[in-house]
Amino acid sequence: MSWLDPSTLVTARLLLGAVLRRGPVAVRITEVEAYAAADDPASHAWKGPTRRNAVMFGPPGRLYTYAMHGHTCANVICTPEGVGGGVLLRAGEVVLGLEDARTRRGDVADHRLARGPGNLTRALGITMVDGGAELFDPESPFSLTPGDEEPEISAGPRVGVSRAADVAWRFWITGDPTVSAYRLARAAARDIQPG
DNA sequence: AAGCGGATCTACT
DNA sequence: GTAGATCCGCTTC
Repeated sequence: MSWLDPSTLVTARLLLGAVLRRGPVAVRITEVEAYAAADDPASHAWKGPTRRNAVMFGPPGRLYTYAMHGHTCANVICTPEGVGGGVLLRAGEVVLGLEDARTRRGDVADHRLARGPGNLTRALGITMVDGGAELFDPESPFSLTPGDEEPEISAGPRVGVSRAADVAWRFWITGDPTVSAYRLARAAARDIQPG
């Protein structure tokens, strides 16, 4: 079984410093966001199960992938079967398979290889095909191992969401250079403009 | 069958 | 700092 906690808020903190591996490339997770179920209007699980978010309502220990703005983003599912929710992987530090990651990402600085949800999946080679993949099965190309020591954690509002932008459900390792920059959702920024 | 918005990224100013 | 590209899935006709 996995070491994940059924609460996405708890698991979000547990994932900081943990290492996600897919084949030759591994990433030390430095930034995540928690997404809940029915009470979280920013979550894909908010309106109940659909074909797209079915994995969120499945058993824990799986990877939920979704396509957005031409990119693939990945969540770790830790909630019990039947309950929606997940933890979005926003950024990490490539600790294994640097050459493969550089090939996939092109000519960028190392600290940017897995900076941002879309970039993280690209560095690891995660696509929509990996949706539902097992994270704790020896047969799976994925593995997820806890960090050795507990890092110093900061919290703040989630990036790019237009609803529930006030809750501090984004967590990152304090001072880590691979953490992405905060941005308000364009839709939310639009609402603030006068006229 | 078509429209639209979104948990984004990059380049350019 | 800001605008454009980009594309899947949900909503609506």
